[in-house]
Amino acid sequence: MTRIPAKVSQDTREKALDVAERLVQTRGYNGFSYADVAAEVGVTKATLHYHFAGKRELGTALIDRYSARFVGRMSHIDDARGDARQKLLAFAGIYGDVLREGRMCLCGMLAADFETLPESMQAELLRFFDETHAWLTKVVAEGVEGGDLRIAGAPEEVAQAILGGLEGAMLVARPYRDVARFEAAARQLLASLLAS
Amino acid sequence: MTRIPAKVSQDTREKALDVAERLVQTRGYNGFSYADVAAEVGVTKATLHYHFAGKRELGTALIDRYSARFVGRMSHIDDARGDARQKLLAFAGIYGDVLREGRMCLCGMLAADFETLPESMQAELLRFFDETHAWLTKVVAEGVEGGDLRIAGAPEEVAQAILGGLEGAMLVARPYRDVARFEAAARQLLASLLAS
DNA sequence: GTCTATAGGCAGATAGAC
DNA sequence: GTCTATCTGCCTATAGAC
Repeated sequence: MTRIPAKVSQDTREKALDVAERLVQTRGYNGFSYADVAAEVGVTKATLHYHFAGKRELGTALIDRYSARFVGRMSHIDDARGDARQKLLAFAGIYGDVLREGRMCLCGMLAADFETLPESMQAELLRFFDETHAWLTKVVAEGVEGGDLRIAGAPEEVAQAILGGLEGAMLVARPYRDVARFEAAARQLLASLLAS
Repeated sequence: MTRIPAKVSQDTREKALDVAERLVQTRGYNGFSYADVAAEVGVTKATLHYHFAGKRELGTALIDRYSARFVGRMSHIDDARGDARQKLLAFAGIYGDVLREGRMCLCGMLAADFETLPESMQAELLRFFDETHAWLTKVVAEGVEGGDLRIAGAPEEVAQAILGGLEGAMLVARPYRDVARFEAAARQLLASLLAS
């Protein structure tokens, strides 16, 4: 039986993804280079090309992993089985945690860079937003049916406003390095979109 | 008396600003080059360097002009003297118009690139958001005092939610090339933040 | 898996002629 | 004001040794 080593030392691939993820979230897709990632991981650029054919492949792997994690967090929120309002607050909390690290949402950042992204990344990005929007729509709709929430329009539209509202609140709060600014906006957003 | 030529042909400086503005709004600050601008204007890179010492100076000039225009539009909305709700709808309309051209708000885009910007651009960017936020706060506060609006928190926080909400709705709608997505989110946002 | 070495191109920027 | 020519450095990517 193969000894699986304890997760003491990440392999290079995973380390590279961690570094690249942070660089995209703070500097954007066009604001970092293979050399930046390699240097910080402690390998050469050639080594990076062994793990990822090119920057495009690194980028798609980044969205893949981030997407999977996000879906995992949304499932986790579902499992906790609070009411709709609690679920949406927990969802907003994810964004707050990201911002606390001085980062933008990976996919919000890539949305800004959209026009410059390789096609494969564009397609994955849209899938991320589709999934997130679908989850939000579901939570809002359930909240309305269960009587937890009262909304003024279609659940799809409210979901759109929540998703955009949180991304934008991050976008504007980050330059000020002011998480409170984000939290105030998020609170306003949820409290008023969702009457009870 | 000097003959001022009719505005038939913009000078190179103004043309360059127009091109660079569109490139920043669609590709981000790190997604275009001096060569891109020069080629589209129809001059060489050296000529561009005559008008702007460097990319930093081009960038600050961009924010200057955009800021001044934005302030002008806000004043114009003030002059029209509708009630607070009409003013905020007109404000949201500005963003819709920008998105209709396939562009992101210049300063929203630069907010994403914030960490990679020269200090002079960072400072000007914060000033833009400060001014815009101040105007929104004023309009919301007046609306509340005049009885046009009912809000759930401080005008500053509602203003923050509106600003972030509109920027984020643009950010997410643009990859889909779907202005309706933006408009639905904006409508939700304003309708629910501002009860009457 | 990781390295050295290097290709080939594009970045922002400058000197100096016209 | 605009040009040609050029510099220096960084970019992504590849070949080939270990």
